[in-house]
Amino acid sequence: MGNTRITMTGLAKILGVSTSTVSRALKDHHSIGEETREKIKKTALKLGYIPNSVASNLRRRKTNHIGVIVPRIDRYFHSSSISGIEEVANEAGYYVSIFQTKDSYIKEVESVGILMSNKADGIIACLALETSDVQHYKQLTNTQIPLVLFDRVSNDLESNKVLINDYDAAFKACDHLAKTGCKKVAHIAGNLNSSIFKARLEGYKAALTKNNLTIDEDLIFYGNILSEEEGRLFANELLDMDTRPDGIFCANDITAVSVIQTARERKFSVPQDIAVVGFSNTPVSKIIQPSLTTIEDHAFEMGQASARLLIKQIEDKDQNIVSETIIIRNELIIRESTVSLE
Amino acid sequence: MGNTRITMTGLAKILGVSTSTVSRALKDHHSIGEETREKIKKTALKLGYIPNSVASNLRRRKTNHIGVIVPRIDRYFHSSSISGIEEVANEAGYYVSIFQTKDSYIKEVESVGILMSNKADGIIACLALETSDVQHYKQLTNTQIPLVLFDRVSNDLESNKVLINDYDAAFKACDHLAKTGCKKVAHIAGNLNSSIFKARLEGYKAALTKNNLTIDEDLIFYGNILSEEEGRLFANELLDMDTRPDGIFCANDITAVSVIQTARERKFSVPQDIAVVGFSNTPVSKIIQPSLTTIEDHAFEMGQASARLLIKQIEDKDQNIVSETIIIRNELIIRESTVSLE
DNA sequence: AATAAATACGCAAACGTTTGTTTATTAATT
DNA sequence: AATTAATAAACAAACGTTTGCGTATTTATT
Repeated sequence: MGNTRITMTGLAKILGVSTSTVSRALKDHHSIGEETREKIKKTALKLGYIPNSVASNLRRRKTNHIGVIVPRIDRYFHSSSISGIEEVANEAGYYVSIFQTKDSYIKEVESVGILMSNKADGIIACLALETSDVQHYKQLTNTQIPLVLFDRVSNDLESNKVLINDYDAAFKACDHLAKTGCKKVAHIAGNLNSSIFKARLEGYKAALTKNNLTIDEDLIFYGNILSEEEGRLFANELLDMDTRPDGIFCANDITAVSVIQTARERKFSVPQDIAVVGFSNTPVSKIIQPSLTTIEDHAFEMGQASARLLIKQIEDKDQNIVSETIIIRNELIIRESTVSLE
Repeated sequence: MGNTRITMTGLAKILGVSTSTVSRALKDHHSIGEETREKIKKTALKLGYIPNSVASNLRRRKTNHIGVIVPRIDRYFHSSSISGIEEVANEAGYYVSIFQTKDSYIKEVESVGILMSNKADGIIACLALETSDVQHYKQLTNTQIPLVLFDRVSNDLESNKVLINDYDAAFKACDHLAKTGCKKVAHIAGNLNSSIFKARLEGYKAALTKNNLTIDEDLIFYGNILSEEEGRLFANELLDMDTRPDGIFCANDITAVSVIQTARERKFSVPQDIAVVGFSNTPVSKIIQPSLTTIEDHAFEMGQASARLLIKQIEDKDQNIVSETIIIRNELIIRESTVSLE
């Protein structure tokens, strides 16, 4: 029936008041008398008035909209962090839109463009693997749109950042391998274009050095998207080596799980023949047998912290703070893939 | 520097043309001459003009925005379907915003409200467990906002629907258990307020009946959110029974995995002592030992189909179709948790 | 050479709010 | 009783586009 919705102006006409009065009444502005205010609210309700945020956003120059850009939302790390972002954002009266880049630079650039056009109040992003030029994010600075980079950040960008100390985490992981007796520790590295994988590689090297183990380039496998297939591929290469490594630190859980599975299929035992450490503490790491020693990186909390930081920047009146970097804690979770149970 | 962005009107002033000419030139309207069009485009680029979609949306009465409402985005089924939605939507020029209800009715109502205010062009939703009254979705019909319900739908709502045949899937699962020799088949059911869990329960019952097995109410465990904890709880109850069941159909993978783990810890063997079937084919189902027999429900494809259906309805000029229901295929994936390997 | 058609652009209203400034009315102050 | 202050509401501009319609100029038609 009521094909076209009622607007403030419509309400005003019906009630014989001005549009501004309706507007103010609905948001309890003090300058509207008790009686008119109630009358306006009542008929607004009765006629099913729905505020038009698009119009309001245009006028207020604020959308209460936060854009989130992540590589792939069906990876546990990202869906968890989005969950954290969403929770904090909603609490503060913002809604969240999602863009996945699938690690493509061009999709990332497009996403930023859409968010700028749509006047997002702020953006939270985790860089695509392909991304090395960050010019598209620099535009945001001119446009006054606050930006928080999380997890995969860029050094070329003076933006807010939320991350863990990947170097430390990797160091802990590899130190643990050495401590449990590994003499020949391999590493499946991620795309080194990305800050986190570079740091994890450095942490790996530092831990080896500290434990007087030699860094052997042949033991470092340079991956890209760190998929199951990549893990399987590297695992086979590794298991075929003349002098097999007795430990491996994988830059994510997915490849770590692949390694365990491949080893198992080929009748090697984990951790006796080879100890395995992953990264991120995804659900599978608890389930796989042997359960996977890994780094808990608190994705959900990273999301929460990112959202809180962004919203603070959005709402900060006096823009004294140019940028802020928050480091989230991380822990090594020791499970069966590195220490044998008796 | 350029503290405030350049607008179409600004461009028009600079170039000595009218705003309408700028607007038309930028979208290659035929009525603008080659020369002026190029000139306008060039300076727009030079001055870093960014279109204001908010203004455009207001004027066009279209936002190119699709709202998605799901229980929890960090559950694999949902993140996968969102991924499918996002892919199709982006392809068609829409962006996607996400709301998670955490299965709360009130959060669902709020989300719909926000999306209505924000003039989303359409909504894709998977009902919260708590939801039984769907009045908030009925509003959408009046408002002309197309709606697609996926997976968890409602019979009280004549809306577009994308789902699998949960009854059939459950039937297949339980029929398989019977065929492999189970005589006493239990079921962990989900919240029966939800269409899918009701259908899965019915499918379970039908399969038992067909195989001349008695339906024993004591063997049906009524869960709610089907978390790991719930699974563990039911698993213990079940394993403590005097005459233990020899098979169980779980309404999701999470509880199925819990059952397998609990059984394993208590030194029961799967599938010899008890066979287990899950639902959704989440990543863990392949990883756990024994690997889990489960139903592949094609979450990603459900998302894609939902988005395609929604966009069709949004863009359909002649609104002949009131609503459409799409059934997505499903398969039983047989793994080690129901058939022992020799 | 007069008329019709095509081309290229401007005018101005509209989308639905928000908000600074006025105005009218009533109450409080000297 | 005159002035000031407080209260309540209206006016009107603005946010940045889009779009129907009108107009001036050029080209094609009889």
